Amino acid sequence: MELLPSLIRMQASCKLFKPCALRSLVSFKIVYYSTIDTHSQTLGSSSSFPSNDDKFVVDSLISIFTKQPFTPNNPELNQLSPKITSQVVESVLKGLNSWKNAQIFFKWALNQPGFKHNSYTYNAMASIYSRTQQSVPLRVLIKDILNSCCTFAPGAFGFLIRCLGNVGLIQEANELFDKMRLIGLCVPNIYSYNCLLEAISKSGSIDLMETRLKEIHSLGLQFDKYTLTPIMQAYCNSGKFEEALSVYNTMHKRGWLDAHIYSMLAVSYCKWGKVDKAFELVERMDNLDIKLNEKTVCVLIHGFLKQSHVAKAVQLFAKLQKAGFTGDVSVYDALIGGLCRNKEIDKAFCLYSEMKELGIQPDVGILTKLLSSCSDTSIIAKLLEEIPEHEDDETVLRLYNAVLKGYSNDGLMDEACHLLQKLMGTKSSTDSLIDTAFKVKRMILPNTASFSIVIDGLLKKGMLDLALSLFIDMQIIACKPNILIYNNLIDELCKSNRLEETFKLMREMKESGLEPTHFTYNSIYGCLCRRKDVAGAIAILKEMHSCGHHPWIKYSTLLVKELCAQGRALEACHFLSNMVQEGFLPDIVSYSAAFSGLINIHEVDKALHLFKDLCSHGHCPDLAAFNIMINGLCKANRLTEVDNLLNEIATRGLFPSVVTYNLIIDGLCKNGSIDKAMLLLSKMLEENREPNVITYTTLMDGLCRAGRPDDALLIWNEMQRKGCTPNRIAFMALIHGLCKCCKPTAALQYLREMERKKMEADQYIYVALLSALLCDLNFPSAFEILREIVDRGFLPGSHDKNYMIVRDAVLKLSKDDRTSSGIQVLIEEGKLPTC
DNA sequence: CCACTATGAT
Repeated sequence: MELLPSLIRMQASCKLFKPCALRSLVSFKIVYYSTIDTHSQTLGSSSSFPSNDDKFVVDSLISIFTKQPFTPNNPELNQLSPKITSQVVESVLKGLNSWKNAQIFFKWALNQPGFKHNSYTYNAMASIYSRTQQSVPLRVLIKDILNSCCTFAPGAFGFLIRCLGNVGLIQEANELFDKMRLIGLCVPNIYSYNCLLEAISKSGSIDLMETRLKEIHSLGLQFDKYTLTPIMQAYCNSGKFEEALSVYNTMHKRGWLDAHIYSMLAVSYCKWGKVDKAFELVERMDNLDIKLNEKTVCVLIHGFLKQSHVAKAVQLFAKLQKAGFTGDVSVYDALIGGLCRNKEIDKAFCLYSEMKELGIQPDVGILTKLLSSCSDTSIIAKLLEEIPEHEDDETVLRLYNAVLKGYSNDGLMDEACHLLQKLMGTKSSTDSLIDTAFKVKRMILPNTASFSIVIDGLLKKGMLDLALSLFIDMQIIACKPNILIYNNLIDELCKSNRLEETFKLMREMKESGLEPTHFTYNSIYGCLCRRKDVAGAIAILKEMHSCGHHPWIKYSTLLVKELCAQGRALEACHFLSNMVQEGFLPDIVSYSAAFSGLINIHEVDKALHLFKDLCSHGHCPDLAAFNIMINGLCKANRLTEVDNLLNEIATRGLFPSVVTYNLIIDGLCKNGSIDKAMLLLSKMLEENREPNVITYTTLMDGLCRAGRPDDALLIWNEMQRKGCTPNRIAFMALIHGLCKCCKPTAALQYLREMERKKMEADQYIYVALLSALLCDLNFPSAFEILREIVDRGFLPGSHDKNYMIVRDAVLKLSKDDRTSSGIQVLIEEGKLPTC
């Protein structure tokens, strides 16, 4: 793979350009990018100035061979026959209008006594076949060449090879190349090789190219720019990024870069999705005053748009307009399409006006794009005026549908319905803008697509019943609903929990010959799962199984979670085993939800049993499943068993995640093993498992529980130092922890910090602070908190367990000189109930 | 149409 670039580098670093090589390079420059026609003038002509006599012969022959039908025994031919030379034959071939006539003349000339084709006449014929893509006669021609023992100059031979490459006869070109050399009919030079490489690059055969390149090297021929160009092209085409760049760099070093190479690389960057690089290259070309050709510009613009870099495409277009480039309809179509997709309607309309000013007629495609992204009726009316009178019904309906799409996309469903009803003829004309817009146009019955657009629009806005009535309307005018319409209606009915209508629609769907899809079934399955209708879910699973559709994991999981949320984890497990009976093996994710449910109802052993059962039946638990089990064991204080699971995680090639660590740290904290928990924190740091807010919060809570508020504060600072911002829960855990440790003053500071950050603490935090401050005999602060409790509406009712705490506080504060008057005011304002 | 797992308090 690396061989080719290294070879190229090797040669590139050698001393290049003997004087003669330089001369030939200059001449290549002239011919290489010219078309085959001009090429033949450079390399394929034996003499530039035919004599007057020759001119007469040429004209006569052209006229004879152009006349239809051609008669071989034309007496004129006998007179001309002795006068033909290779120059004459060449000129006649170029003057004949069809390859067939040229072929007839070519064969006639061959049979004339004393005449022999040479490399120039062969090339002239080959060029005609090549231009007209006649590969079969071209193949015959090269056989003739080999049999004729006609010698070819290296340049002429290169030309012939290019003719073959042009019609895709790569293998033939390769074989001819070797045979000619072997027989001694040609001694190829670097130009001949360049032509061969160019042909090979078209076939994309990197291997073949490599072989030829080694051959060039071993013959001692020097590479030039035109050797590397096809090589780079081939690399670009086959997506060999590194290699292409390596060739590019070599060419850069040698100063061989030109517009063609730049364009090739820009287009390739575009294909490789590196739009920025492509754009950079275009800018570099701009600075170097190298012009891109129009075709390249179009390719780049289309490429940018395909990668949805609309802005860059527009920018490129503007840049090139300045350079005098005017786009055609297809460029405008692409740009307008991109802008519409990007919802940049104003810019799209700018381009639209621009093209009209330039006299480029917008086509139906452009109108469709603009209409589908526009909902301004007066603009729509203007656009519709563009429709030519003779346009067929199908096209006009496509444009009407685009209008419907535009309205629907912008949620203007009144307008969309109004237009649709007008098309159906169920709405008589009034004076609305829509009517004006469509007055001049023919009335065409809407089709399925029209209804599909409007029904979808209605569904997106939650107007299900209107959508359903349109669905009936369409059937009245004998318009057949398609699967998409059925599915979307069914999905929306399911989301609204309207199951009876759903089933009715599905029946109709089947009767009309449309098979429900996995989407249809899963809409219904999802609805049943949301309803926790286990029996219904199983019934639909049965039906799905019979027609080969699979239930979506998210819905099975949803049902399990919903049941578990109500403590019905055992039923959830039952459902999962029912699924198995129906032939669907639930995913580990659904099982995990069930484990979690079992653990929540303290059925850790059942969960553990099911977990091990699954493992032994080939199910592969993921890390989340392990975490759930670890959580269960931790909460049940069975920490020794956690170790077993950790070992199993390792055996399965998994790695404990932050979640795993957090769970175990929490388990250790709640178990009173705070020091072990702290050790785990250091282990996380060692293993580069970044601790998060939850890790730190868990530890702060644990330290406060262990009566170590100062250590908790150290952790708090450590967390912030690590750039981990505390959330509401972290603040509350710290404040509450400090209160429990009788540090209300410190706790109060953090409450204030929290308030500054616009985070609201729960009621219990205020209550905890209130009692801690009272305990600390800090009555003024306690009063402040009490007032906040009142202001925030956190005053507990008489059945609240905090009621006694607050009542007690009010009593104490009203007896203290510093706060009694404040309490009095609160009571007078009616904010505190008298006790 | 890839979902399941971890922190405070109640």
